[in-house]
Amino acid sequence: MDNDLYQQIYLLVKKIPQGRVATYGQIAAALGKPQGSRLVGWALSVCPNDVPWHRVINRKGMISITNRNLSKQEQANLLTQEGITVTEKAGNFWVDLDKHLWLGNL
DNA sequence: CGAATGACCAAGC
DNA sequence: GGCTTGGCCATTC
Repeated sequence: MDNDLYQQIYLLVKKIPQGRVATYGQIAAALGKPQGSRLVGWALSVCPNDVPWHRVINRKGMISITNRNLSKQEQANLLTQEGITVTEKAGNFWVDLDKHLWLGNL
């Protein structure tokens, strides 16, 4: 696959500084697809290993991953290592967007 | 091409 | 941030 769409998504995700997180909708908007948030999630589902996909979460700061190889626990662990506050609740992991949401792209 | 799918989002209850 | 409904977009069958 050599679509520019992937490249842009990956480049943008790689651009997220450590200790920060971004939302799917935010990235989608940055790509010129304010409504294409689902594509971002799809793109990350096939993202290469050099992409910090764990810094990308949904609008509520909740990790709604359903990946077979990785897991919410894995992502929460990575985020915690970067100094991000992750809270576990009812088997789901949440990130404090007010403190860690990346605004450098706006 | 049409229908189904998915790591979403906003609005309504 | 708890569940449902409708709408988005690209990819896949």
